[in-house]
Amino acid sequence: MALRHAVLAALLDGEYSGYQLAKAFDVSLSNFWYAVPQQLYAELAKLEREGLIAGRQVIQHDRPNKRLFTVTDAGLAELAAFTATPSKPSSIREDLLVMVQAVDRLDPTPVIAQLEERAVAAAAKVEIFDRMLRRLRGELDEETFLREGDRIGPYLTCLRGRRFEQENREWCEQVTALLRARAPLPG
Amino acid sequence: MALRHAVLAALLDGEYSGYQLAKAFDVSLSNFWYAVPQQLYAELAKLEREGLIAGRQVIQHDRPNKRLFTVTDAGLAELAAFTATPSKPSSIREDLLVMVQAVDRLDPTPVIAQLEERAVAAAAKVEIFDRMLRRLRGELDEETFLREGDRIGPYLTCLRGRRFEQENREWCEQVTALLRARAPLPG
DNA sequence: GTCCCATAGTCAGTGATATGACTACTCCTA
DNA sequence: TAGGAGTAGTCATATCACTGACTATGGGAC
Repeated sequence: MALRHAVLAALLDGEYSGYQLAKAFDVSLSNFWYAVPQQLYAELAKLEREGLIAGRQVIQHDRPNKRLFTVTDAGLAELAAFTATPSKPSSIREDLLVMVQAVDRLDPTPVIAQLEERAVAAAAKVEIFDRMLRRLRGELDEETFLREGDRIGPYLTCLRGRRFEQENREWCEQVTALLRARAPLPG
Repeated sequence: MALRHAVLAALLDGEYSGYQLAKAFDVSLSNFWYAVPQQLYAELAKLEREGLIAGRQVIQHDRPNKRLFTVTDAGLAELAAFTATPSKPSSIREDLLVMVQAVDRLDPTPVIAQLEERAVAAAAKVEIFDRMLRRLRGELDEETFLREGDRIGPYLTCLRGRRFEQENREWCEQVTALLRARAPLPG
């Protein structure tokens, strides 16, 4: 009961095909959930069988036909029930953290390399989030948008994603500097 | 190939039984990995079969006997190989974020309640991390410890966990205040 | 003309992760 | 003297998440 609600939440933004949804999970939702297309198609099929979403065929001539899905009333009810069930906090679950945990007993060189790569990747994600935030709030400034906008959910999760990546970056940079200072690399 | 390295990293701190490891995964490592005891026992058995850890029986009279495990040289090599394989970034994967993503189309009341609970839980975890950090660095101040301490890995991952929970708390509080202001609760 | 990319989706299989129900012994408290 | 909590560990099963290989078509680059 996990991916299912993420899919329902994503479909609140409008009609999506499985393919489009996969893209959405690659960008906008990727900050708190990721899934490969195969998972999404499977989940969409299941949700449709249970009547939580409804699909309609769209005939296309220049490219393959597709099926667009929307959330039904039953789907909305399912989401409402979901918000009522207590959610347990999850942990970060990062391989990179496991590596840092063990770094004292290993050669730090490859760990440092990974931390540097990750810092760059995190900085890039921060920029992506910034662009997405600007797009979501349109011409309004953040404060006004959050007070008066009519679809702030994605904006708020985006803000969380941005904070997370920013912290990630700072931490990676701090740890890199530290490990460098402790074990000066030859050369 | 995921839990396995977390277990190896945890065993670097010294000998542990499955039971003790389960406790460690409940507190110190829980900031970046969580596993229930059954998973740990299964993983330990597998690691022992592969020669990455070695177990020894400890006879106890006042309580059940136990098996303590240590990382072997092969285990260290496995960890070293692990640090050399590129780690892909993971996402947050929080049910609570899914709820916030969907909040525009639902009754915000239960979501607000969950955000408040989570803010409190996050604050509590920050304090736990602070205590753990103090314990890890002993009498040294942070800067000195990080420069000269001989086991900084756990300290660094702990710092990351602390930052994460602090961000979590601030975000939850911000979103709570916002949703409250937008939809004044009756009563 | 061929190759690659984007769109759109399916199938089979595996390993990772989680759930629930157990055993067994000791110490401490009510 | 029963019950609960803590220590120590096992078994079976379900579900999740992910990997890799596939089909099919149209459009553009070389």
